[in-house]
Amino acid sequence: MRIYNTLTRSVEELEPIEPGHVRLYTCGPTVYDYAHIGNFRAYVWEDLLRRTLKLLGFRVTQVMNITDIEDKIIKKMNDEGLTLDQATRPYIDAFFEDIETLRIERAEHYPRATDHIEEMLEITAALEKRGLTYESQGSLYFKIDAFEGYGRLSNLDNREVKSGARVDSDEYDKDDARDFVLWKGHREGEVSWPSPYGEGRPGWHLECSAMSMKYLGESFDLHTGGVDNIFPHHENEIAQSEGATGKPFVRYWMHAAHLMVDGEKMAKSKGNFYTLRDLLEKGHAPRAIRLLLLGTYYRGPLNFTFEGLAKATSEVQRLDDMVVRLEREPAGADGNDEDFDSRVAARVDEFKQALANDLNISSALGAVFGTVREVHQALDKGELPSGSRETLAGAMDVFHSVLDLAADTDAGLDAEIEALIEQRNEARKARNFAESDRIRDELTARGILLEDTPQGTVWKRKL
RNA sequence: GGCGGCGUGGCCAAGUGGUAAGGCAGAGGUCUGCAAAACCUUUAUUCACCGGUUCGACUCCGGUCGCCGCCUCCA
Repeated sequence: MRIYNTLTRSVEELEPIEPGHVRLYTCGPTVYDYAHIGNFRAYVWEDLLRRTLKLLGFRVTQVMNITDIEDKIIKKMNDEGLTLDQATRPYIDAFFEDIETLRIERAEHYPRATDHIEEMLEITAALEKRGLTYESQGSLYFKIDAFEGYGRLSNLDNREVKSGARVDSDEYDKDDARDFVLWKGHREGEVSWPSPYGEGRPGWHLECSAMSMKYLGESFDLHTGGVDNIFPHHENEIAQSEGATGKPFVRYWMHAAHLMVDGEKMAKSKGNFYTLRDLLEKGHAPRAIRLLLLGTYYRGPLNFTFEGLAKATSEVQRLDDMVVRLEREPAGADGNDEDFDSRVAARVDEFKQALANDLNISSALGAVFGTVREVHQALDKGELPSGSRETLAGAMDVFHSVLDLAADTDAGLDAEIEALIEQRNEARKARNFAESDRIRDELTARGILLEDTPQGTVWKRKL
């Protein structure tokens, strides 16, 4: 498995600390609102990463944090008079519903920041002991000058950061504008926890250090997030973690580029802001949304358009149609078409190789659609013997172990719709095509598409 | 200004020293009562631009232009 490591700015072979076992930390949601499709681009990509690692034989232990204490949450509590739990629970629940909708595989751990205040304070204590902090007006800060190597991830050494040039937007007192807050002193009307520095709450970066190290160890393999997290979030995590333990924190960092909408940054003010729920309400299929978010190389921007979503819908439909065709054209012969089998085997290999090369999903999808074509060609020429169908089923299992785009098994048609199809076939037999077309149109309007094949009329649900 | 990423057909998008995958959309054909699906044919002498290295570059090097992101709490 080769991956692009932000830390070294090059593609490297992934070599976990414990051979064969990847410990993965993925930055998760801040639960003050519904996650938007840009967030899901990152989560779907992380799902691709996780599933690819497993396909390639790695065991994966993944942690995704839930940030349930943060400025925007506090604002929501105060604006709407809610408790912390009332403010965050609906969005935590929505998040889990949404990842299920998108078929994002569950991580092993979803720790919440507010459940790990103790672990965070252990880190600040360690940092204090090493002289990397200072207190000011009830808040604790990380002293960047005292930590050697700050800025490695984001190339900050080469930046022109002018100390003190920027007014501190948080209105907390810092010695140096670049220093960041570990623990925020209590302010009127804010939730707080006791600490050696007085009542207060954790700074944003601290939770990820505390929770990643608790579940994955002081040194672990892989940490991911959106590119916007490189600085300051991940840079500060490194400083806090390594400052506290004296050990290397994370070996590989991966970052996904942003999603854009119609070529522009998605923003509520531009009216191009979508949550997953918005798209579902417009009638778009979850699998199509998943494929759209999955289908672009993660290091490049993903331009979300409804045209692109329509394309993804067609592609999912093409995958479904192949399955339907195989069902209605049963194998008439035993044995194998060895030529077919070897071509499919080559596609599976191509699929794995592509993903192993820094998650080259476009190339991997090329292998999948190439397989679909092989199948149709084989069926057109004659039949596909049962042994080769098993070969194909195995290949599709490999593809879907990562893509997870197979149709749910359908419970079957309502009796009423079944009756309509029967009526239509009666009309067709009587060559009453006006009537048969009317019934077909009616079913189309209800989302049922019909196809008349040599094996009879088959139907499918419109995606 | 600094840092990072990206620029390939109508659109999305692989490839990467040896002559451009795949998908979507379009056109024509086969099949069909008509459709749909599927298959076949067809759409880049060309990979932002300009130089250089090379027998040969989209691919390496240098430069230019353009787009996007980050530069203190946005995935």
